[in-house]
Amino acid sequence: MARPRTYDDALRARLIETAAELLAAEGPRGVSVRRVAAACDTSTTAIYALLGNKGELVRSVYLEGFRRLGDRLAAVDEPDPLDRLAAQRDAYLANALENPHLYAVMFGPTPAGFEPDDEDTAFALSTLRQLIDCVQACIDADLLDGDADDIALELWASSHGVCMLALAGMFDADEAHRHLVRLQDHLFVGLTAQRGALSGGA
Amino acid sequence: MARPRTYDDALRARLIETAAELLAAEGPRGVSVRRVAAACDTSTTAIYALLGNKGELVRSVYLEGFRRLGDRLAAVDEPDPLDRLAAQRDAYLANALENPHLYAVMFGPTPAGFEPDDEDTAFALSTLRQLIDCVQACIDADLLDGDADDIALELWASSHGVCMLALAGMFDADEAHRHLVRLQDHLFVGLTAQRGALSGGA
DNA sequence: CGCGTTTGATAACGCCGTTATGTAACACCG
DNA sequence: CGGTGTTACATAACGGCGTTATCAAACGCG
Repeated sequence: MARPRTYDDALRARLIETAAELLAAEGPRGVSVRRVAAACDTSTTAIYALLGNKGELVRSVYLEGFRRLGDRLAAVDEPDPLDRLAAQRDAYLANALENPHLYAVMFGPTPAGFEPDDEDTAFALSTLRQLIDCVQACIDADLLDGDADDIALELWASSHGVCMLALAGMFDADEAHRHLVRLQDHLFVGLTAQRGALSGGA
Repeated sequence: MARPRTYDDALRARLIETAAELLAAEGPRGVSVRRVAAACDTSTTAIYALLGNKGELVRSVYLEGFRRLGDRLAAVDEPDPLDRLAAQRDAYLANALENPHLYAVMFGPTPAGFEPDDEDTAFALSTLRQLIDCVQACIDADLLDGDADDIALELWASSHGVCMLALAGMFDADEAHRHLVRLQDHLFVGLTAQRGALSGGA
């Protein structure tokens, strides 16, 4: 029809990547439509043509954050289910501490003008499928009892709680890891208490 | 000296209160220096004279949020330490769910251009003194063993994790409460496992 | 009553997100 | 091969933001 387009999927990917980098480097304040466009040697129009508005740009970064978390969890390759669980726990914490601003977009309530919808939330939850699968493997190996979804959620919530407190400046990486390990150890004991000898239930 | 001042502590309190209300009602986007000033029938200058800048305004809201949480925890009045611990846990969750935007300012990494400094963090941690005291009471009553600070942190992190996931839209209030109770029950079992009969340590 | 000082409202500056407007680049047709 | 229509994109404008310089109004005091 007319002149060849440069607003293509490659530019779209670069825009999201640049936004994620700016977010990681300077925080929410560093991400502006103008800056992202300029860093990609294009104009603000590109963002509106390819993404719609700034909220959609941030949403793309949000989804990218979960994709990275998923990749990181998938990179864990421990044959033993319990070892895998511990490695996933460490990978989760490391990912949060190394990408604090991305983590903020993923879980912090709306750093910019963006609210995840049900579809976004569903995708986010799907990232945790690997954790659920690992828990299920433990159950199958008779190392845990109960509902895999519920147990995975308990593990996730405790990891998430420690990550958020660490990111909020409550303690540093080493302390965070120590606290997280202790917390999940206790939780694990609680989850397996009823299987050993009789213990005072409560 | 000159004309009587209207930029007094009363106006200062109203500005903070108004900012907190706007934040709770409309989220971070609803809080602007202009709007807060207009809602208090004054000009933007008042905020700069009384608070310094917008960041300080948000910081005041942050501190106000911890004050409210502290009041809510202090309102718990159960004589039995274990009952008190459960009531504090419920109060914590209720406070988070009823003040989502305040909770976001308190724990979400920087919703506006504001980063809590060490003093802010210290004040925030001091709010948890009541939780630590309650844990210590349990220890004194021989209901728990271990370090009160560490145990309180585990309880807090797990509460916080569930609250954040609930606020991120992962589940509703009832589900959140169910998950939190189950998580802390398991954690509690883990924390007391070594006291009963011999159980397979982990 | 007028002067000096202090107070606080107005208005300006540079940024933001967003969009209307204008211009440049190509495909097609004569 | 040049004109023309259509599409693609950059520029520039609009309103709102945080922040601050500027200026008018309000009072105590001589």
